[in-house]
Amino acid sequence: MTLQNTRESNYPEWFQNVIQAADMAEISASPGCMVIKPWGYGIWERIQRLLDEKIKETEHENCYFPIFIPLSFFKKEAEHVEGFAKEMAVVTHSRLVNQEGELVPDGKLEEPLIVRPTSETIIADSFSKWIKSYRDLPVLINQWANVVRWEMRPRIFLRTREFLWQEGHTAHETLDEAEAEAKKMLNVYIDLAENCLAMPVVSGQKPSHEKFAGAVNTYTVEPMMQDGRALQAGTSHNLGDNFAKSAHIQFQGRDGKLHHAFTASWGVSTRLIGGVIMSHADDEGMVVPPVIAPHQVVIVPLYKDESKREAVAAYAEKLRTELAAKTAFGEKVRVRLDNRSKESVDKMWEWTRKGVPLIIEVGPRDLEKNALMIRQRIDINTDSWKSFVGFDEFVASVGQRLESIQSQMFNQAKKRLQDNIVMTIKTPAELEKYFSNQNVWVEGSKPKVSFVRGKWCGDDAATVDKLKEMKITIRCIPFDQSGTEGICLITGRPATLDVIYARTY
RNA sequence: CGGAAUGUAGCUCAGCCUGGUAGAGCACUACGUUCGGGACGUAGGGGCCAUGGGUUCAAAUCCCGUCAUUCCGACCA
Repeated sequence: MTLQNTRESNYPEWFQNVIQAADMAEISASPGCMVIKPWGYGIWERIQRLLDEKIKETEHENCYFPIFIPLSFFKKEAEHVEGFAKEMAVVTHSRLVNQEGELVPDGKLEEPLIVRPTSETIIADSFSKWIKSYRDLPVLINQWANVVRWEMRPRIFLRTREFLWQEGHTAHETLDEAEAEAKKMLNVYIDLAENCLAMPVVSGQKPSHEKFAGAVNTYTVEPMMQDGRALQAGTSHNLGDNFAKSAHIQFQGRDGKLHHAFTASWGVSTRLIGGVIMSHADDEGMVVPPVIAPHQVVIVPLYKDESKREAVAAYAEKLRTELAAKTAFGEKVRVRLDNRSKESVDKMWEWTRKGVPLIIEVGPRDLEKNALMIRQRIDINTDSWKSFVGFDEFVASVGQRLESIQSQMFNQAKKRLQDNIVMTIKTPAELEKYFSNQNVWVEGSKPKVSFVRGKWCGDDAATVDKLKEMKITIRCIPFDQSGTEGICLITGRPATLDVIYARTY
């Protein structure tokens, strides 16, 4: 039984159905916010752990800064405040008092506090105290935190008022070093997306009108969802000396003179989980890449024959123990033996909907043959979904099987991305005609509308209105430029830049 | 925050037009039969019908306000 909505029948509702069917998260009683349930949070913990290792490998250290930022801090960087002003949660009072049965705010704060939408300003303030000399540089820190942006149209994992993320903040002696930092961390995000989430991305630089508020350059990773839309999955910014100037981050340089530092920042959020869902899930539910699966293997014992219950239980336990001693991707295999008192068939479908890569069923018959039955989630619509395998053979091959699933998932997504970057559009009229269609998923995983790689003149002012009208965006200016001549797909002027045009989440 | 629609059991919804204090299917519990598979039977638990007010002898039903959700805009990791 497939989900109530399929990708083809109603893509946005299908997305919600997957989250519900996999029991990953739900809408909270607190408006616009989500409750991340154990299976969804387990996936986030995996992403967190893997990324945290990469952040530390690149010599960054974790810190923690306050959730409240004085309002005045935002005034310091003009572009920054303009970018975030419309979506800020503002704390204005310090207590409630009972007035005729009504609780009303009281104790008005001298200066309102902002619940952080991002921490550039408060961290820059600390940097200004920490940095006195070129010998103090670079400062390379990261924090894992929650942030609040007062979104008006929330969607679980994609756009909620509060979300979890990681934000790296660094300070450097030169602009080149800040630029190198931004690019280095973008590569970390590409590595995370492709090698852990099996989610191939297009990467590049944002056009000026899509830059982070206050940045000199913004870099981005953009995976393609199954309906052909782009998802901004991670960004990395070279902030130049903009924040250093407004927060007075100054140091005495090698030349003995005072200089402003150059800063960079970079972040990914729980939105990545939304990206994983829309990259890999199918009409039966979630499909989790093994690298980030909280359980990579789930064992479901079949206890229908009471006389053999103990023997089956022992057999299942033996399997669990042996699998848990094996490794995949250089880590211990994460295996769960599901002994809950539920129908086996219900358990099997529950784990299927949650997207566990391998579900193993063991029953009395397997005992006799020293075998077991495996269900490989990614093969659910093929004949090879179910197969009988010898016990020892499976235990020996479990790591290789998981690694194979991971690469199959990546390859499938990679092929979809490559097959759906349209390169043949050469004129504004063709672009307009192409995007006159809606983004819909169609049978065979080929979206009707996806990414267009084509020319852009680079004139932001001359293009933003037209893009808005067509409900499309320039996702990025890819790093691998062809350098060929053509005409801008928006203005029709001569152009050499290659950009990615797409609809977005 | 502008436009539209919708709020009834955990989920999907019927009942509302033509007021008379709640229904179905799935899910859940128990027992039984099945079962290498999303099965079936019987019995049962669960809702002050989003919320506040109004009209009325009587409101899930009619009227007004508020809140929330979904979709379309604006905004965005």
